[in-house]
Amino acid sequence: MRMSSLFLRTLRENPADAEVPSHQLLVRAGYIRRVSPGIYTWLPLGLKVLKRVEQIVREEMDAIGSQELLFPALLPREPYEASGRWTEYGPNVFRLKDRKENDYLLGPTHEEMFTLAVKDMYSSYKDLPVSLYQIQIKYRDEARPRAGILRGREFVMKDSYSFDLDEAGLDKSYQQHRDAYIKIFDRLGFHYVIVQAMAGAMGGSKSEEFLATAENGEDTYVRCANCGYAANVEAVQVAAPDPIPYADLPASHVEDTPDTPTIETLVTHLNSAFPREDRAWAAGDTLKNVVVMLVHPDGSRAPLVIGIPGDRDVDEKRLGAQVEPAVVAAFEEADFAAYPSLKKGYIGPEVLGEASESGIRYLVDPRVVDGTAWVTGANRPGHHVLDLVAGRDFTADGTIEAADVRPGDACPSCGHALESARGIEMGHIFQLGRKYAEALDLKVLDEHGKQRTVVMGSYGVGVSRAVACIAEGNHDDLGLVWPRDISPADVHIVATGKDRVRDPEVFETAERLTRGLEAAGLTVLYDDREKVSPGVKFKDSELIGVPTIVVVGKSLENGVIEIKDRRSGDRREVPVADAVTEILAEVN
RNA sequence: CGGGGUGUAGCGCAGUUUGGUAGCGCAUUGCGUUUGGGACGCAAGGGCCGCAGGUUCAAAUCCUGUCACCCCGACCA
Repeated sequence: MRMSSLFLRTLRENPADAEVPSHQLLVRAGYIRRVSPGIYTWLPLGLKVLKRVEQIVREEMDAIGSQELLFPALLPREPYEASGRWTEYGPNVFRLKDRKENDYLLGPTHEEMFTLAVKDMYSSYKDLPVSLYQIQIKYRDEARPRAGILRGREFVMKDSYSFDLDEAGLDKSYQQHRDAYIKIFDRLGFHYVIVQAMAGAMGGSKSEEFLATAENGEDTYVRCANCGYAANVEAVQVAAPDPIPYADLPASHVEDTPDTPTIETLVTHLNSAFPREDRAWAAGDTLKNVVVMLVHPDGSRAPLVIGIPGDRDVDEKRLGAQVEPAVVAAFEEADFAAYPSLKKGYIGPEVLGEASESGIRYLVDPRVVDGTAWVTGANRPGHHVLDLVAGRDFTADGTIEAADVRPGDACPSCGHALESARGIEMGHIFQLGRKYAEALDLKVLDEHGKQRTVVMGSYGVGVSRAVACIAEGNHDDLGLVWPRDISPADVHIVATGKDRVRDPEVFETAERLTRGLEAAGLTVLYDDREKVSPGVKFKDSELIGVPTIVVVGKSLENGVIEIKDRRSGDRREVPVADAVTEILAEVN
């Protein structure tokens, strides 16, 4: 690549709409350009980087025997109608119509297409297992795209799917992908963690995420320094205590608690009106019953009450993950009017439960085990019930993981204190099970001639996101600093001469060097621009971020060129005659 | 969807309070000087001031409406 003709324009100033370093630098260094919110053009340098990331992913997928294919991005409605996702996916899908008013969508993910492709071509257990993948442009109409290509509405994703006859096969396919992902993310040079995750909108069971660790990441996860447990907050399982015998506990009793609609006012009142002998009342002694409205994909609405210890709040992300595909809406004043048994601020278990008169579903935090005693609402304004014992005085319809998770909470695996950190989701693997195979009727004949529903796994890597994420983790004040395996070029040669007439030796040496390195198989970005001052060329080379910069200029008088390491800033001089050899040694 | 903000040249911005012929820096073009850390001088090209309506002799500026975009939150591989 010759800079004199490369389609490139570097910017001295940051674009006004870029906040995060990766976005600022990728635009300034001429890798990408914004076209529309969350939609970017890959310019020549950026495309080189994207292709290199793709290639690493491709090699590792091929290595586990997965086969690449390519589906259209433009898809008909019917398969998504059949799987239920035409509605479940909601407003995040880009939808469009053709001239005959038929519905289409731009694929947000391709489970249906893979499932149908296998159904179309395979019908025997002998055909399984099979693993297929594509590297595709995906579309999601994000409510708020942000951070450049880190979270776009159009993005490149590798998605693959495994098809097995049974769960044992799925476990094996899952493990293969897991191993491949470790290789991919190692090669991409990420600092990452593998965390337990929710299967999310795709449905399914076992699931793990690969998160690039980043302080400004969008995903929060917890980890245990003691046993290595790590999980996305959405997927954290609360360490539930053992049930407590409650034969000797005092009976429950309703008390006057005027003007105590909040946990804070209630605790203050308890401590003045009903002081405990052993210690003061605390928020954690109360059972907070939070009511929300669930909106199901078919549009139906139903209230849900969640009982959690009063010192905690409902974490909306965790709750949302639990109730998916339903979405959580606020419980409005009008809803209270429609459900008169719910007294705002004084809701108690007595009127709750699917078996109760109200029929309102009631789920409690896993900490609310049998034998625990609580202060909670008595379903009358200004009244609470004390010593209400779970298992004796009330029984919920089940438990729900909706309370917030905090640093210091017990690790569900070993009991040690959990710590919290943030990351960016780069990969997600999960066991889909039979959801799509059933919805789309993907079956094969087994060895006994019986129809068996195929078991699927689904695995994704955010390819374009990886480019942003690598940039995010590899830059300094001057610009980008690409890892060698990702860089758009192996070497950036800077010729600092005035022009070919006045400094023929500089340009001739640089060109000879370029040809020599290219002949040796390297890709070279050669700054052959004439009448451009050295300062500009140095700044551009630092901004662009090729890991090895070779300067051909002034020092030629002494018969040497300079080799500069972009990351460390170290530079050394080598004789022109040894230059190709020395640079090859540097790069390998 | 809630809160905050911004739309003026390819990019970054001033001008809007107080209406009077569209500005600055970078980038681009030409000439000259300069060439190891984003050089300098002179000259030049480039604008539907987001859009629509209104007020006015006169609107980037005032009024009404509308659209778009950015940031925080909500939501989301």
